[in-house]
Amino acid sequence: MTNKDKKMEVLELFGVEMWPQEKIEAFRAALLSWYDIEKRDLPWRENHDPYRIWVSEIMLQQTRVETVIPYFLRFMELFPTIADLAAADEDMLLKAWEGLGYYSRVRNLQKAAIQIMEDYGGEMPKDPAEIRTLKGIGPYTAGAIASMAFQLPEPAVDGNIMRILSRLFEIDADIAKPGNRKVFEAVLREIIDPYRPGDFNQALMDLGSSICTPKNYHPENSPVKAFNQSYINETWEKYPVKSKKKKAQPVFYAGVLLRNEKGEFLLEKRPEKGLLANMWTFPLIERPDFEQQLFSNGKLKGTVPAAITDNIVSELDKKLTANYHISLVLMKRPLAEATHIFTHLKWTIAVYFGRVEKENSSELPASCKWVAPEDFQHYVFPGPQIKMWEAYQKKFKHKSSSF
DNA sequence: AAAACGGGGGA
DNA sequence: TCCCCAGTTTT
Repeated sequence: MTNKDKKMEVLELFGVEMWPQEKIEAFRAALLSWYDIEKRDLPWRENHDPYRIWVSEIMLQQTRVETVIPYFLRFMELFPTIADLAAADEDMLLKAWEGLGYYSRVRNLQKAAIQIMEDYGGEMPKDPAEIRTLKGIGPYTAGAIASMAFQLPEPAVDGNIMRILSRLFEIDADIAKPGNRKVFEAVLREIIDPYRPGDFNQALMDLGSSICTPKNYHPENSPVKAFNQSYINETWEKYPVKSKKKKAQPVFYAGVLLRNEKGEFLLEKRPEKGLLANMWTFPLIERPDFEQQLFSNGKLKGTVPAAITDNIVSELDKKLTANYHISLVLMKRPLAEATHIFTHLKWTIAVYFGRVEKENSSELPASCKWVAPEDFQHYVFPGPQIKMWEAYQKKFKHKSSSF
């Protein structure tokens, strides 16, 4: 069986009716002439530099264009070439990414830069299959680089494109199912413009961000409405078909701000694997019982019996003393709450404050440090940490002493 | 195939 | 406030 037959089989399997060649060509012309007028001016579109396109595509994963632009410009100043990226200090790299989220993206970015230095003489490979082997580059990004930097007719299927294609062709495949991506790739391979594949892919992305949006969708405004099967058939409200994901699981913590006599706070570096790897937070102690004891509907209760708060403080005290070899005085009640929602977890943190009267620095775990607030800027803080610190500052903004 | 992995914008 | 956005790696 030829490749052509295989592609057609996928399309048939999902009930996709491919357009005749003339319609495909008319669609390309309509889409590209719209793009030539309406395309967004973006810093990574200034040229076809594969490095710039690559970095921008990684930043744009799960992140909006407006958010990415300042990060991208700063990143290019700090690490102008693949060689600079490969040689960069990891802390500097992470700092440059701070606030963008999904921090494994930047770690993989550097791993890939090192791969490119070692295996490809510092030049991004042109073969899509080779691009695909680089760390952090999956089918979407490989297609994006191949088409935009090297003008190869490769599909780059992201959520936007699945949404657009499902509306254009009335495709019923659930776009939430990873396995269904191949349908959209097969469709895109059929219709992609062979002369301007990079522009074609980018035109679809611009269409997805401006007109073919997830919500407030008005197909009558689309430059390609004449090709839009779901618009013609008035079925467009059905597309894309997308199953729901389950919501974030709640997790409860005590987050403890510990201040020593020098005015420094105890920071702890998270493990090098897992959530928020290698980032710094105030000590966090998981407390499943807080859901009942301290919170109602995710908010701190107004009143909590003294017997309960006393018991919690005594347990926290014991744990902190054992972990950090300090002697301390904790506030009786949390001074605030901080919440942070991840894709799969919802953290609710009761923020405590404590004064440390005696510390044994020789027994402080290697992952911990006493740091003055002026020096916080040198540490990479994830969202929950920033919220804990803001909660503390808000509480004590107008007071000189602690309690 | 499903879960892990952040943060921000909009209704 | 809740809901939504979505690509790659790991399990």
